[in-house]
Amino acid sequence: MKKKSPDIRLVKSKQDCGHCDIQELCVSVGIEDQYTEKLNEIVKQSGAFDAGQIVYRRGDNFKSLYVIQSGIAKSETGNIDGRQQVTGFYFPGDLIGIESISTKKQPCDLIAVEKTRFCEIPFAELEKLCTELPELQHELFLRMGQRIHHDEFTCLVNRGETVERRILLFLTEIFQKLGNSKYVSANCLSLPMTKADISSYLGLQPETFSRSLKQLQKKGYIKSKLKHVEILDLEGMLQVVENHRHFD
Amino acid sequence: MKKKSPDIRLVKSKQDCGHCDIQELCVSVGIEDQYTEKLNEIVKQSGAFDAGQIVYRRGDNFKSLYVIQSGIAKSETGNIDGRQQVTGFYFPGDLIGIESISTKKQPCDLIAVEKTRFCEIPFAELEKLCTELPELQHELFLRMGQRIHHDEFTCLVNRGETVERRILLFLTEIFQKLGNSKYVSANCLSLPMTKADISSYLGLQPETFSRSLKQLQKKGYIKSKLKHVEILDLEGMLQVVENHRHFD
DNA sequence: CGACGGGTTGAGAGGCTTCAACGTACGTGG
DNA sequence: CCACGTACGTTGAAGCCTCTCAACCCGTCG
Repeated sequence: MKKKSPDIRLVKSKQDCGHCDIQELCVSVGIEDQYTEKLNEIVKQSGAFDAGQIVYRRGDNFKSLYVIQSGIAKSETGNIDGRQQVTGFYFPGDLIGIESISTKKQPCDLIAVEKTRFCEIPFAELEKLCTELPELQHELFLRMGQRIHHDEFTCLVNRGETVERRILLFLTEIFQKLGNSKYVSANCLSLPMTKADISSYLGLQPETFSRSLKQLQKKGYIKSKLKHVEILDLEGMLQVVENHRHFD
Repeated sequence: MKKKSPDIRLVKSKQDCGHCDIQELCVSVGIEDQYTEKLNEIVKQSGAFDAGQIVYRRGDNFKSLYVIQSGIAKSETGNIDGRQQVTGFYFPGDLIGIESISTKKQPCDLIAVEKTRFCEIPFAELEKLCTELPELQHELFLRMGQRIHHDEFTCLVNRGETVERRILLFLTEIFQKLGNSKYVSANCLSLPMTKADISSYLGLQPETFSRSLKQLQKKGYIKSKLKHVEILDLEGMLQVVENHRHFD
């Protein structure tokens, strides 16, 4: 929102993968220490993006993958016909950009939801490195496979579902994924994104989302208050969701 | 339907990638002739599966990717809670199984919709080969990226859409994809799958699908007759769909 | 011919959207 | 520090679209 950030701003300093705090989430998993140095050579660390700042825009050339180091980002489609849709949220450790490998163009805007730092990994160099480091190649195949699996089963199977189920799926998924990160404390999930963003991502109207949250609260699953959602009955929530998780 | 086919049935004979008729669609794209031999060594060709036959089942161990040589297949989730959902259709050249790389288990049943032949590519060997053949690695990254892109923009963005738009998107996509294959002739799309399968894939009730097809016919876009759909106004169809294609 | 699976048609119910109005939190400037 | 504006969020009422259930049609096959 505040100012346009050309790609070049992303390159701030060499990133030391051996000491990154999200190391266990990054693509360097499983790579022996002696090799992380090679990754260091191609990885660059971005400066911080403030909330609302655009990291890249729809139509920009695809050159690099990004991994979130800290913060949260969202991707959304352009608003050509007036409508905008959030297509994804990304958390620390998430790999961004694999959806653009084939198109060579960014299909979405990427926007920081709060203050966010990224790791930039030039894809051409990563590919080259992959042929040298089979573990890295494997990790990348795994990540992409994960994403495909997630997309197909979250999106495809959820299509015919009621709003309440979709919300429960979203909440339990995020809750478990963010585990004991700073976004979760004592069963309370604190997310920086607006409810409008979340409803857009879930394919709902904000009004519907609001009403359904209230229903879920009435049923005792959660307690929703501003940007904090307290998970009261995880077991129960998982049970409702379970019918659609018969494929893990 | 007719009989269970254990994985081993897939292995019938060595496949000669250099002479396969869907060569330009396969993973061997871009690989120089002298290297296709290496691919030949690991690729196996399946016998033919008849319509309704199950290629693999949900829960089976993931070991190989499959490429359709001829015919059409569908994947569907198990019917644990009584409901079954078609999660994908696969056509000649399509790569099947990349959604299972991370889970190690097949998330769906794979079923032949008509007489279908597959190429089996053991994944572990393919990975190894990828480190030797950068072009092959690149092709695989590309394929997976394509799938992610397709999934996210077909499923995510289509969520809030009307039934008619979803159907139009499906039809135009298939129509263009199958180009001048044997499934398309003179603007007429002839698909072997049932309308129940298609509606399931689109997340609709068969009744709704039927009614909407009729509407689309009344509006002059198509002419639907049994398993044949004649595309009368591709331009018009694309125009309706276009609003959701502002990301290509 | 009769049975069966696939497909269509009709009527009614329910859920989500839409539109409009009202509340609430937060930041900015006075 | 308070007042106001704006963005975000909630609430209400009405309408529409899709689902559900039930009946019917049609082509295929024993």
